[in-house]
Amino acid sequence: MFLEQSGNRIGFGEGFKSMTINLKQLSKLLKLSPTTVSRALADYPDVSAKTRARVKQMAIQQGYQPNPVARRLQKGKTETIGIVITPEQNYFSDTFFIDLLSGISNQITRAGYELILGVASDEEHEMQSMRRMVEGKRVDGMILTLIREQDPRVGYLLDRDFPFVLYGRTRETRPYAFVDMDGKLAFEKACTYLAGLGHRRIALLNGEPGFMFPVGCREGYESGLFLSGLELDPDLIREWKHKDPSQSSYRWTLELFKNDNPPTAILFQTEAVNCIFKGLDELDLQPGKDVALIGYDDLEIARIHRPSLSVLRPQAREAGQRVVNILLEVINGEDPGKFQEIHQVEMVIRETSLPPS
Amino acid sequence: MFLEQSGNRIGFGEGFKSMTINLKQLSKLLKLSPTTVSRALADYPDVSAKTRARVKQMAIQQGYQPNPVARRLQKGKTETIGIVITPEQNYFSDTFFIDLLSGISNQITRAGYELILGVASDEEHEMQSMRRMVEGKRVDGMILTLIREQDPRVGYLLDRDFPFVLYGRTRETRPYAFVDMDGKLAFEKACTYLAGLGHRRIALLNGEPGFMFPVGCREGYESGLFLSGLELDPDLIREWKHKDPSQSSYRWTLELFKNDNPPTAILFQTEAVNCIFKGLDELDLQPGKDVALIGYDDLEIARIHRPSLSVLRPQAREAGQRVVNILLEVINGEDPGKFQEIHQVEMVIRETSLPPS
DNA sequence: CACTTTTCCCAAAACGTTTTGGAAAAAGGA
DNA sequence: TCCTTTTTCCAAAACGTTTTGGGAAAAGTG
Repeated sequence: MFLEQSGNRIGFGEGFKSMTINLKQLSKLLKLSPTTVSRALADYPDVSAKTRARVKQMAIQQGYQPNPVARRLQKGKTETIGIVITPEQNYFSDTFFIDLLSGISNQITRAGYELILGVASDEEHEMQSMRRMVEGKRVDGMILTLIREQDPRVGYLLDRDFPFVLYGRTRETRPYAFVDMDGKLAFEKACTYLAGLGHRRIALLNGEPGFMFPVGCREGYESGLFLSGLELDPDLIREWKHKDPSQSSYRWTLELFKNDNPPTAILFQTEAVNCIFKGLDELDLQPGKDVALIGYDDLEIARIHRPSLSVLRPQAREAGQRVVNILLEVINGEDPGKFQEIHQVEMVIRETSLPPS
Repeated sequence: MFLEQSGNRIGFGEGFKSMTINLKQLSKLLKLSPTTVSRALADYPDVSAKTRARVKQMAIQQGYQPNPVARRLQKGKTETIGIVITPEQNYFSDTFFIDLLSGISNQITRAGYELILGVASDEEHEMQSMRRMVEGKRVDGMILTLIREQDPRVGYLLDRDFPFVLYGRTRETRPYAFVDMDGKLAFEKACTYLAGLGHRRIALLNGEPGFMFPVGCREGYESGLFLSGLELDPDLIREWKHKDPSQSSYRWTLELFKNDNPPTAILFQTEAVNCIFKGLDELDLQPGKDVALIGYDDLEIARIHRPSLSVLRPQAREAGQRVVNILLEVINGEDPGKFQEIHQVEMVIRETSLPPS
């Protein structure tokens, strides 16, 4: 009778699979009811300190872990949150997204939740993957990234009152929860910094139109120019396509300098740095020396390149953690409108932000 | 009585949350038992064609989807498979891993399963994250990537007879399931190809020691040299650190050409291409012209660079799909030893694999 | 001591499926 | 017609938890 429940955690080599013990077996072992054992483990006050200790000790000794599936059914929660990524958008181009994901994952684990991942090839499959999670009752909440100006995902989730948090923002009047980086202030700071160094012709190689983030970048850029008493020259602003960097940032760089009055500094997203370097190289311009550069995102290439790249550094990991904490509150019934966070972006001055020569 | 079950899918704006109907309600609507409805939907032969059709139609009309949590509890399966990634290893450096993940995710979805993701900062947390999934009964199987020569994860899973599939291989005598790329043959082909062009000094910038993949690369390189009647020169072989590309590939490149008898061609992992380009640039050597280059992995940079980079192209997406299909079979009780696949790697000749000048 | 309150425990129900083990009805066979 | 077989359905059990709603024993109160 004892033997059948031994669940020996010391002896290796056999009986490993049978190591899983459930609540009923554990309670039998303790000569208590499953109710009491469950409540003891959950620290309910209506179980005496003595038996609570006894239960916990035995649970550890037997390696008992409540079956999450059973708990989820009873609690009516999936204890799971979902995220859908799209490879088309150069999502994983570098450490930024994995940092975000790392923050998200760790916080989710800490809460005892699970993160399920969908990979969608395009916008349509992205929506489809999300609907499967939401309508299939597979998640309690969604995390959205890479937000577009008009983002159907947000309307969809708001319509059915389903918990979600954006990393980013969109154009939507109804209140919703988000964690966003202050791209506007970041670009404004970078712009005024360069102007302070004496730069008068500052170019902006902005992100892909349609997404929300470049909107803020542009606002910050314009306000930075204004604060520095510089004129806005539309010729110095370009937009590049995520999907096709060779056709965009590289050529745009070349074009920028065909200008009669070329820029002495460029603001851009670090992701495009290789293409910009390549363009500059072809023009026999030295990055940092002939043209000041500040990128958004502190990717590895920014640190290892010589000269090293000055950057705007969003704290992706911290943002990811906040996203999860907020989502858990929203799932818990809190008003999403209360959670609208804008995180500041640090500026890291390295070797490519010198005064104009 | 009809009204309370209306679950209107046409009218928007209200009642969206209550759209979820369960088996009992559906069966009541149909004036059938839950048993029959369940079996009708599962195409059991003991329900008449007529009622089966009626049930299915009503299920669609009402938007019924069985609650996955309840099904999992009853079936004793989590319908979930796990994967743990580590940001430390430049995992997401480019499209390769997302391709693999895409293949994995799509196939998992097709099977009605879920993919849960762990992000671990180091080897210890990687193991911890996996144990949580396995011992916490959160998954039915594991997918392992970035396999080390001695990989404790494999022993752990074999010890408890837990289903898993490797993307890659390890040194382990017990049989296990894997899908691996034939890095050996790939490097052999690349090597003989270069030798066929007339190259006599071919260098290998190999991946980080400790991992299994570089072992095959080196074997293929050596066998390629042998088949081409070339001598192995240890001075032409370098190993680089994943975590610290600036300290490795870049410097190694410089060092390689300090040699009295420098190489005219380099084999390497495409991930390191930026550092190699940088080294060559510093040495005033033109990639493709002065030095032939063939990289492993067809990353975006390989395609967009001018001159474009010749590469060895593993079909990551297809491999990911195979990994899942195999894992599902193993979960289903099939013998893992039956599933040991080695996939061939395509060679894509572009502009950096010319004869020596 | 008799009564109330507190402490500690538990049986039963519930979560939403699928599976088991029939049973009633219909069809077929003599 | 009577018996057997097939067809079609269903009630009850099971999966492993947590929660509900007590209830018995112990402790406190007058």
